Amino acid sequence: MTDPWSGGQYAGSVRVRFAPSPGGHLHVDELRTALFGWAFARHTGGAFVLSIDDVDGPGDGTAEVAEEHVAAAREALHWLGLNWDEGPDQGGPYGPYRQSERIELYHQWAQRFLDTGYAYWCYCSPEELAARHESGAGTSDYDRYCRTLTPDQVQAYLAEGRQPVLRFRMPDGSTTFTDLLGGELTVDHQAVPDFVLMHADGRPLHGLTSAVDDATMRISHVIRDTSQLPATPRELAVYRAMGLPEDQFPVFAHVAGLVGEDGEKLSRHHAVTAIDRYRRDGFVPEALDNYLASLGWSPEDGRAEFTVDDLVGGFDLARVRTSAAEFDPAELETLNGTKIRALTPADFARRIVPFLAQSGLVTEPLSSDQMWFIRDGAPLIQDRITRLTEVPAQLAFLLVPDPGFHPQPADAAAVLTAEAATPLKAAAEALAALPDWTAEAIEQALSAALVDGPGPGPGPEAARTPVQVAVTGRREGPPLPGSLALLGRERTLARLASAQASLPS
RNA sequence: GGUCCCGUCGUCUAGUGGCCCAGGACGCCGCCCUCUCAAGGCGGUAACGCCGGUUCGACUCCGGUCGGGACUACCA
Repeated sequence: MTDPWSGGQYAGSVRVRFAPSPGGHLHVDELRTALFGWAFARHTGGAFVLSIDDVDGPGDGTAEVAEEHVAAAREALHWLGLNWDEGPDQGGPYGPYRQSERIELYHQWAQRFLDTGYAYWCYCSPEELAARHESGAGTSDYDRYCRTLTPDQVQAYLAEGRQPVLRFRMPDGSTTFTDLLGGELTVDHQAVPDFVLMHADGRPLHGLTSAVDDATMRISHVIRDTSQLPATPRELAVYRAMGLPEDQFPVFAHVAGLVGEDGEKLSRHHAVTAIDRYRRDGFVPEALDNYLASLGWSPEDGRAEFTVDDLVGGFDLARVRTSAAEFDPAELETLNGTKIRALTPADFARRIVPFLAQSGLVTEPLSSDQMWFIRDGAPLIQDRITRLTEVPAQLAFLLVPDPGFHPQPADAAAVLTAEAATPLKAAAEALAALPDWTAEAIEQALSAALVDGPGPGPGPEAARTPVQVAVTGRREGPPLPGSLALLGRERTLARLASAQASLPS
């Protein structure tokens, strides 16, 4: 336990920060990165820190946008069970955790960098920059034009009324660092431009804020998407400029992103990205946690199915793969069915209620009849669905008030034909005569009536389907005897009668 | 263009020089079970990108090559 991958050397002092990208809803790939960071923090007994990047985001940095941002992060993280120890809600020793409340801090460091020569003002206009890029020899980096301005030149620019931005003076040389996932890396500073720290109006940029936040929040492990890897040298340079001792630098672990079917990084144009969609679509968080983690990490015993506890218990950065993985909706779907089946019956019954309410089959608070139907009906279907959204269709026959009950037109047309008269009649007679209304008795009565009944004797399957459609309204569904037992004799016979009456002659 | 990263079945992965003519899972195909639809059980399909090198031995190490991706902002 002394290698950095398992976090052993940081035991108890691991601190991982998650800063969701601004813009409202979270994406599955950033949630996966969060999941890894969270698992690492939990595995090592460290802290998981939530911070909000609400400075200068796409939404113009308005207060409402920032609040939406916080709410979206909170909701998604809660749903997946990723709890955090410090954040905008509960605060913590290194707060505040909203960048908009840390402006003062960024300004202090900006000033310090100016004083120590690590930063300088740049008066170039965007147009001038663009023009020089055009004529320049291929390089798109900033040409460091304003590094060596004379006082006279500065005076002249100021007299013109130019508003300067603050740039970081990238030192000469190169940076070598070890990425926990990618291994040792050396980047020549030639390839790292003098990036902008602060807008002319004082708004800090990510190059400043992320380094300052990680350093001042005493983050030990920066676990983030690999797209951030090229930014690492400049962050290390900022730490040095801040005077942070090397042994207090966070270590980096860049996890490869998720890609879509087209092999490209998951982004807004992929249908599968937004996390809130999955809850609405009947996925359980256990499935998302498991599936997302399995994209890159695997437990030592190799199982594809595991719980978050397994994840926390066995998590090790050394077991995280470094190549990008494709997000496969089909596999998530299968896993979701598995996780649903693993739920206790009571838990399952509880979780399907919102979906029944959503479809209008029940309204909360539930009546005692409804509770009874849900509790007893749930086990009938728990094994046969893959998403919670399938529940309403499966249980509708029980929950719909009788006057509103009608078989599905398509199924009725296919099955409730003139030939159905015989089996329907036979079933109704057998069921009416039953002494005990239990699933077993119903099963026996049905078999006897439909196989040995009068008439030319259609096969048991062909005879049973009309009964199924007449009573449950659909050709597919939970086992018939159990369904009828729950429905009750009265309602069953009434539906049989009404189906017989509606048959074409 | 430049800098960097990645490369095992269709997909997710196991594999850290012999245990691998490569194991598991999803998908797909077939069979069994069966009152529908599922679930479950059994079996099958299918991969180390390519070329060299190191070695008695390479999926594992090295070099090259090809392919994919990221970054390259006064966005975060």
